Amino acid sequence: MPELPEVETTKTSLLPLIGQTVTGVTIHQPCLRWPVPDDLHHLNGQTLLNLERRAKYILAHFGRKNVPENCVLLHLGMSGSLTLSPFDRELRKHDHVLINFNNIQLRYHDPRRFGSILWLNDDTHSLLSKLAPESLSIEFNADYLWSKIQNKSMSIKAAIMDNHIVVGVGNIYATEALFHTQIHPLRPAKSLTTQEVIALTQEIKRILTSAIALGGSTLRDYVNGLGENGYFQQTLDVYGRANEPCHICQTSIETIKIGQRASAFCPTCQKI
DNA sequence: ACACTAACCTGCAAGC
DNA sequence: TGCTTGCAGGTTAGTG
Repeated sequence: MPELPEVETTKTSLLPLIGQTVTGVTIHQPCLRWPVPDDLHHLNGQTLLNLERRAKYILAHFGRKNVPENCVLLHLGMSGSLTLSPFDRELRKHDHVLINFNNIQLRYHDPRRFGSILWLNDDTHSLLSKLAPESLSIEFNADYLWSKIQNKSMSIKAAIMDNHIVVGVGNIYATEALFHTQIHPLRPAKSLTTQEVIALTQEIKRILTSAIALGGSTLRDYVNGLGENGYFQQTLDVYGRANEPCHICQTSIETIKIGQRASAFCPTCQKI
């Protein structure tokens, strides 16, 4: 599933829906992370006006006659996907929510049901208001990151995955960015030098941009809105490569748990 | 405020 | 073959 590049790729593949009007909504399984609101049926007759991404959320704005009325907040959780499908294509297990447009059906598919579909009456949902700056924004820079971590004893890996510090850096890309900057994932965040903070900030932006350009990473079941795979996983240097040789020095890649999450690193290249 | 844990679920692969 | 175990891309809520 989806980290930021996968969500961005999904959003982009759904852009052709903008301007189309909803002709029906079906909720097969409302039990996602939070219950899918019945309000979703109110989309019937409304037109998709715009699609945005914020962190790993997709915001879909709907309205009538170009007057915004409602916003639907979609999150893909760990195993979710949104795909465009012909009406007559056979439903798969875990196709939980269907939104019909004139000639095509948008299907929300999520085996683990960690994702969510929420109904917003305005843009000030608490889930959005608490989010830190976007990792690809100008606001997220070395000065900013330094100010947020200079007193943090938590590991640098946990810090860059903390949505109060920066959003959009998931486990795969955090793992890769730390390898490329030769920073051990267990280093206390406040122990990083100025140069390391600069390098890490730049690397996070570079790797996310690169992953978006390649259509994201396909691990297990990720596909974009057109059912296509991503290709970034072919460029991963440490994530998922436990016990394989480091691409730089041939040392065996190790894995530890940081905050319940697997963290791969090279014990030679990334000094504690 | 901070740091850590458990929890939400299913599917898959590895090990016995 | 079949059962059990552990692990998976995220994020919130609750604990001390």
